[in-house]
Amino acid sequence: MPKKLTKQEDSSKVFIGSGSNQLNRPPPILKKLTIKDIASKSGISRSTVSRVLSDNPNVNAETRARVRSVIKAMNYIPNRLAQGLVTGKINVVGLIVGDIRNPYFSEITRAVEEVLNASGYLVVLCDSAYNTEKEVDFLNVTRELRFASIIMTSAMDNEGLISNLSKLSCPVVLLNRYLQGFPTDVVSFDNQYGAYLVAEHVIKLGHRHFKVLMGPAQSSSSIDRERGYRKAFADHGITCAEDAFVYGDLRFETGYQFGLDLLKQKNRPTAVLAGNDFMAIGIIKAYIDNGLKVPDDLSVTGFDDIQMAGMSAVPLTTIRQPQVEMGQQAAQVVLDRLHGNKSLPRRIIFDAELVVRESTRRIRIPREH
Amino acid sequence: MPKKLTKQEDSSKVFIGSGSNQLNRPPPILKKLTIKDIASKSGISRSTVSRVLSDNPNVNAETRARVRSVIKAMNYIPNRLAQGLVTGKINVVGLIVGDIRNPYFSEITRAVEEVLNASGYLVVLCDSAYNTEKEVDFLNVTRELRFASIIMTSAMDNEGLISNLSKLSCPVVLLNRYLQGFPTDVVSFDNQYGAYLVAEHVIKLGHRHFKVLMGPAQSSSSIDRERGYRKAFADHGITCAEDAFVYGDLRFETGYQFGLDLLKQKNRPTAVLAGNDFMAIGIIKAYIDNGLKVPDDLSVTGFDDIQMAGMSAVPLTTIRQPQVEMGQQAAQVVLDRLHGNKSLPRRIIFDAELVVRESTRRIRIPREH
DNA sequence: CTTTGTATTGGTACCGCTCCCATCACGGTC
DNA sequence: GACCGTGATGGGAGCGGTACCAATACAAAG
Repeated sequence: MPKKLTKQEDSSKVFIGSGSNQLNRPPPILKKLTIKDIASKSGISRSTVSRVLSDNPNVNAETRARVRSVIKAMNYIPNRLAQGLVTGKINVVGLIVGDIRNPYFSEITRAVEEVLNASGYLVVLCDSAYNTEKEVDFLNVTRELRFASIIMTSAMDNEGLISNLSKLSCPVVLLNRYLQGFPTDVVSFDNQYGAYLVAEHVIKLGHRHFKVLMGPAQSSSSIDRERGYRKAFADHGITCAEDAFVYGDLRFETGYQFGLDLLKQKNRPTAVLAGNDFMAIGIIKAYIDNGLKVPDDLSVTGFDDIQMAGMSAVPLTTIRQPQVEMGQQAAQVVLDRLHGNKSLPRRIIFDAELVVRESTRRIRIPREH
Repeated sequence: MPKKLTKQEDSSKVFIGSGSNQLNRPPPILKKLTIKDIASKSGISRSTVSRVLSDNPNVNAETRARVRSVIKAMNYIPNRLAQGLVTGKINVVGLIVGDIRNPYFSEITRAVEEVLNASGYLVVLCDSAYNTEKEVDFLNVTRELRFASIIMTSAMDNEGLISNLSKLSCPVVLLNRYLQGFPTDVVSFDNQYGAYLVAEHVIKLGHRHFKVLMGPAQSSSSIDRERGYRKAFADHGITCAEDAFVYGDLRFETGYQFGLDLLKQKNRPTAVLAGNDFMAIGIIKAYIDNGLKVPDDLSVTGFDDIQMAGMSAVPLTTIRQPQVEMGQQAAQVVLDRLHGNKSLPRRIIFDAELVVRESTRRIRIPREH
């Protein structure tokens, strides 16, 4: 029985052979090195060591070299908590995203981290699960730990949130979101125009019977998108049923469930505009699993253009949102503020772009005319 | 022109109307509240306030209530940097992943965060980009900031890494990875058996001409998987060319490029075993983009069973790895250590499971016999 | 009534670092 | 030779908490 033989057999050996059944590895001998130790070993005062640490120019080149070598030799690591305590700031930036499992956010996260790390900042991620309460909790942590700045994406507009944000004494950058009554830097995306574009595309393909599966109703981007959809409908003389707009939570499963629900209806829409690619893929999956075809039986559009959009079962027609650039830009704005720029709040808006793939098609049996 | 009209028009209005062209919002008035302020406002000593803060039971219930209300009323937030300085620890856990854009990792990240947050710990993510140097940098930050613990996934085995890990004085948990010569808690997965399973599956479908697109050669999971593949080949009397094993970096693009390269060859393999689902999807995409079919022209297998695996153009045959459970488990081990458990290093291994979907099929023209 | 224990609170060293304010040697200036 | 600017360094006071040790009060015990 190869299976039995293989299972866990060799890998265990490898591991055990590597010393795992020793006692717990001993705590590192070099107990607690402080700046004082470095000072005495270098025969110099703490002040000067501190200057070396912070690259203060008022240090003799020779002294600096000597201190540096001692630091290296003793493997000294300065305590950033102590540093932060006295300076009142710490080189850490918080990043709040709605759901890290959504590629839209993980792409942004990667971009933000790259830019900020390169400038010596650490990024602390908060996955809010689209939950304002978790966001507020995180803002408190942010205060406790004296973070240098915060980048917020997603999630809802909310009174409590704003009052909590106001208590912050660090720069805040909003990413693809704005908050009524809280003026601050915003890096955003033309959600309204994007929604307009995608709706217009589907309208031009002859569709008249829509459903719109939105994101959370309170979020600023949802509001803008809804405005764009409605404007497109209005501009083309289409009146859509009031129950056409449905609000979801942007997760794949939600789209899937929505697709299943559609299948139970008698009078199905011919097109669904989804609030993000994740939900769009879920809808498509529900149709396919039940033997129907996209776009033949249903045209579906997404929003964001995540990488997966082009690779899924039916490549998605969607609105491209430049995730990497937006993340980089947000990080750049943070750095700018941290470097002391005190100008008025800025607003940087990225353009929407329609990407037509294979999840939409001209309607077969026009319902009207 | 509806387009021109729509673009940026309304959304700007909304924003500007919300007060964005005010001056920068003023810094919060409540300057710097310290424990001292709370003490004097409550007519009590700092010591007692500190006790209230840390839920020390030796405080009169009445006093506690009074202090609490003052804290709330003044909106006081304790300074965790100061706290951390004196206690030498801070409630923060580091998490190193190879690439946050890979759903495999983002799923784990979410799980780890949920468990750890629930116990009051903050998680700091490090996206190493599969780069040992970045990992080492992060370990240093970890020391500077006195993190309570570290969870490491992915990346390479490496001398420098181990020596850096040894300098850490906090618990370290390895997730789906082990390090020769560094005994510590490991939450892992039976990579070898998984590889064996998937190879056997393809062999049983009649394939004899393989390519294996592995992950990074030095990583422990790659090593185990290679062992599993080779054992399956050996058990079935198959000798495969030495150049059958190729090492990649687990990214989608790498799979795509690999697929393109295959297409240029005259003597193509009939099956490719990919080191993760991401690369497998890339390979499939390359074939489809060039008018070929999967699994008709090539059987492809993945590894991990990320959510996307079932939704991509060709649903993937792959090895299921319980990402959420593994993340939760790792977090649990961390908590356990942090709560003072000093037992010998533990090893928790999750079982591999083959998931057969549509990216593999019986070979059409058996090459041998 | 003194002793002893217990519950509660206060006082005071630090934790490890930065910042401000000397101090000091040195060469140039008048 | 006294004065002074400058570069380099040292010393000490915190930053905002915690932790240890006393101190206090009051009740129970002897």
